[in-house]
Amino acid sequence: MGHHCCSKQKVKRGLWSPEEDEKLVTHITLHGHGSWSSIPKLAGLQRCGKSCRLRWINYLRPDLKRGTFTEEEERTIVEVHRILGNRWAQIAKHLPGRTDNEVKNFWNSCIKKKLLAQGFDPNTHNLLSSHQKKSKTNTSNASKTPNHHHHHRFLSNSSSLVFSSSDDLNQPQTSIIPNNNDIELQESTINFECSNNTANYAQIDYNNNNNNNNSGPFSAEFSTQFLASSTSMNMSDNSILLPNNNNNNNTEVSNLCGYVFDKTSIWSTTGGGMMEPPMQVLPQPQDEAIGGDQNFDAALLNMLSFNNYGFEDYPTNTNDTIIPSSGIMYDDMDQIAWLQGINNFHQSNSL
DNA sequence: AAGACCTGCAACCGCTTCGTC
DNA sequence: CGACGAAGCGGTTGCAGGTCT
Repeated sequence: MGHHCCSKQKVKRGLWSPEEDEKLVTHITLHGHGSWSSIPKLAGLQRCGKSCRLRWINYLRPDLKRGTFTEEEERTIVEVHRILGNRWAQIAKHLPGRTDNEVKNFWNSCIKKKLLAQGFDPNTHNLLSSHQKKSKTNTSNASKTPNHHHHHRFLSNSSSLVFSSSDDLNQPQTSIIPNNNDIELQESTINFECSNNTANYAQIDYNNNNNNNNSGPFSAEFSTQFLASSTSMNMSDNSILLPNNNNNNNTEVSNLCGYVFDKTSIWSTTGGGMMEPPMQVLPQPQDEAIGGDQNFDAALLNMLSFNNYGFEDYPTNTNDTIIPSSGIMYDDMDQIAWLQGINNFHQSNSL
């Protein structure tokens, strides 16, 4: 089969020699790439334009980072992949100096295996069922040792949440998954354990019995970063009370934050001290959210004025609410509104 | 030592999207 | 509009180098 883009010429294939690289770099440095299809002739290369383009973009471009991926880059890839799937070019845009090809290769050769080893389906990011685990891990040489040191929160197509705790918790795996109608919990208090000064999460689905329009089935996620030992979370009406078990003082719980979301809205809660009643922040029916991070040092937001959820367009006016939470929010156009960590947010916002 | 097997990654192929006329 | 070429994209291939047997 010939190359339809340059079938008339004899075209070299395979790896590029240093001489070819030099020709291409020299030509593009002096003249820019212009039309890729004309490059081979102008640069004196027996390659097709497509091959030149690929070589430049993936290897010769001066702004490429190369080298091994950092842990932070890896985290970013996983987080963004969870939302976008195999859209490598989109994912690579979140990693300055990395190419889609590089990200794709890294995913296929490394991250995928890690996720499988941790018991997650790399396609859906959901926990694998036991029989899925068997069949998936049997087909790879991935480590069989699960990684206990990461939190994972996943949102499935049906808006179900899966909570996978770290081994800091006495209950190593807790999944509270709302069904289509959400789960109505019989009790309004959920107890869970966490160790001192360790960020942990609870995701709680509950029915709010308040009759106003803003009530209804919620899924809630709350951090308890500074709570020690056993914590209970009491929910009544729209408010959430979080007792601090260190001193039995319900009013001084620092850095507690989170957001509440049902299938149509996202509600923020303020951090610090007593939880405020949830405040609606994102009334877009198509929107979904993933949130919460063990750092709890982040994020925004007043989403009501946030039309296009891309970073570039994020409004930085003084009405924006910064809440000490973190996570990812995205709309049905797959635009990521915010990434975990206030530092990430600011970096992204300045792009 | 050598062949088989594995792995990572550069490059390719074919399809889709974009831009121009 | 639609046609057409260019560019973009993602799945896949193939190869070099490493590891295993």
